[in-house]
Amino acid sequence: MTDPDTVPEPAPETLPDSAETSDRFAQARTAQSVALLEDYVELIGDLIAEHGEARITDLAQRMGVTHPTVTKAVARLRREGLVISRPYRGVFLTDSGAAMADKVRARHRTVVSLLVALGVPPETAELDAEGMEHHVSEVTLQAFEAYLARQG
Amino acid sequence: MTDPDTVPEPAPETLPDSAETSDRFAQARTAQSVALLEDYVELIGDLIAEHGEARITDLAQRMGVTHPTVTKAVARLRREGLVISRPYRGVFLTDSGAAMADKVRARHRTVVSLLVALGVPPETAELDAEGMEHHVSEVTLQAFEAYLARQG
DNA sequence: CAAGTAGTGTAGCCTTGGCTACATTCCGCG
DNA sequence: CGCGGAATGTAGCCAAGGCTACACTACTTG
Repeated sequence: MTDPDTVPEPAPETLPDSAETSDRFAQARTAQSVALLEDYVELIGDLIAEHGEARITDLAQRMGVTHPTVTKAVARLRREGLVISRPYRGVFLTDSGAAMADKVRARHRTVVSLLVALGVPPETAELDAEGMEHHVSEVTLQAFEAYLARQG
Repeated sequence: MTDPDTVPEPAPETLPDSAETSDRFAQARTAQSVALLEDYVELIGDLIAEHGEARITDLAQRMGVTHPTVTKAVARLRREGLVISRPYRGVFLTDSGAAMADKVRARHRTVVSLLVALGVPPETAELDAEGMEHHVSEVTLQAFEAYLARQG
């Protein structure tokens, strides 16, 4: 997961169109695998800001999953170096986790703002942004920001 | 997954924000589970248009996965009533599969067009749209189309 | 018609992200 | 201090979506 260059590319002599296509799908797949981590990190940041700590139960409730699911996810976040946690204690962000949280939060706001600026109702914008945001590349994000700036 | 009302909601007196949040994540999760089906259905439609049939190998190549992965996916598509297939024969869309393919293709075009209209380079637009499109609701899609129409 | 190769199918394994059920720890309160 | 309930951890299950390895079918072609 942290090593996307192990993706097998068995047929380099395939049609350029097909190669592009599989790349596109592969990229979408990778983005999806990062999405959950991003959501957790952002949420942990929110909870720490609100309560000084992020508890498993609160994370579970906000994510709409059960607590063992959160425990598993936190284990993965630890492996990725995004959070630190001790048994029966809360979960906290590392520096890189905090950085990711900031980035994700900013991107989320931008996507929502863009949708609203295009006439999407705020609640729908919030809903759709939750899924879309993880697939918005840096380049596209900047285009969004440029549009919003242009718009006023 | 098909039965979201079994989700434990132990604390109905929690902040309204929290309830909304879990709904958002739940919706994003559902959308993600449909995404692959949509991609396959669209691709099958493309291949049938091009070659008169969709072969497992071609699907595998275009999706950037191996053929057993496609076989599994096709089994799921069959279960969902989106395709019909016989062993060692190609894969074909049912009526509902074809309808989904049309819808997905149109949505894909709209999302790409919108990104391009906002100044995203075409290749990036294609890449990002692949992931984003599955999370674009009907309402948001219409907002996109309205913007594009307004734009000319 | 008989090979041989390309295409499919099947088996079995892995990881992720869900879940339930049960065990354990922590903490506040009597 | 001890006890009970809430929070957390752990075990084990499932489905989905990857993979490799191996078996079988079908088609082309000599």
